[in-house]
Amino acid sequence: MSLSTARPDPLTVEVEDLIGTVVARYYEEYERAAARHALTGPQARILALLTPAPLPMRQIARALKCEPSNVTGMIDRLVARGLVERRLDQDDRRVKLAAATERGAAISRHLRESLDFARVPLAGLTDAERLTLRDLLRRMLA
Amino acid sequence: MSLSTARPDPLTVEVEDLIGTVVARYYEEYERAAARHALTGPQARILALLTPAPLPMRQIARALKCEPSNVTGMIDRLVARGLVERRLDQDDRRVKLAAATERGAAISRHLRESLDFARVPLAGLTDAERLTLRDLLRRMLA
DNA sequence: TATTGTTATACTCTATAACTATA
DNA sequence: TATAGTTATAGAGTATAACAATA
Repeated sequence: MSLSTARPDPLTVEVEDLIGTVVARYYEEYERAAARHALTGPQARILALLTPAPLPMRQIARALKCEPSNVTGMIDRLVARGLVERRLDQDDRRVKLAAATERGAAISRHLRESLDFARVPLAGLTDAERLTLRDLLRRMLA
Repeated sequence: MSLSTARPDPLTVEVEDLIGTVVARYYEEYERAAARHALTGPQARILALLTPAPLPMRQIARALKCEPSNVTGMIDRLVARGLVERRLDQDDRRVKLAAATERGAAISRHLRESLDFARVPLAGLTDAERLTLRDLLRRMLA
């Protein structure tokens, strides 16, 4: 009997469902937090991506796992709201860099701070428990 | 200093990031699995919702956390593909029930079985570790 | 009157294909 | 010729507002 077709035990199913609930809550909270700043999820993700440093359109597409043609419109909308600006790359004149403006970066930082989903529930765990959780998640993602 | 504005410790930040990675991977895998059956994410979620039992349009909207007006079109597309059918509720003639067809339910079950994201990495943990993970997740979600 | 589902409309995100300007 | 970004287009999901049928 192969592993992938074996009927999972009840404990594994329960953990799977718990992870599904975590995922659903995380997404909801992220969308809600973004909406408080009149941003869509993808817009908030782009802003978070550009806050450390400007990025070529191409790399934004790769990070968002979408086609480069879609990035044009998304950046257009952020530019129209003064949250992002386009810059030319001196080394390769085909490249356009998207850079968060002061206001865009400020909103992005504020948004990140307001994302309490993980922080608040985690505060209910002891240091030792957080350490255990970290190790288990690390092994799951390895 | 209030809890919500306190700078979180490095361990909490790391666990937050790990959870973010879990969420991203889970979503990607779900979309990919749905796409293998030519379904979008919301379509797959509706089909999963209807596989145990038919549901009124209104309840589908609540489960998906979207406006009821959107459910009409999504069900239309599933009906057009023979995966869902509309039924009348005998008790309240305003209500329309969406029911998964035999084929729709079969696809939904097959899709669920192919969702290996959680099952495979979880297989690398011992029973005791899965138990610990379950308890920590339960407390986070409580 | 209130509720269920629908229609109409507009916006955002998505992929595909064709185009431009640079390399 | 290959690559970066864009435009054009079509489909899907989303919210808002107005409507018909039923309660």
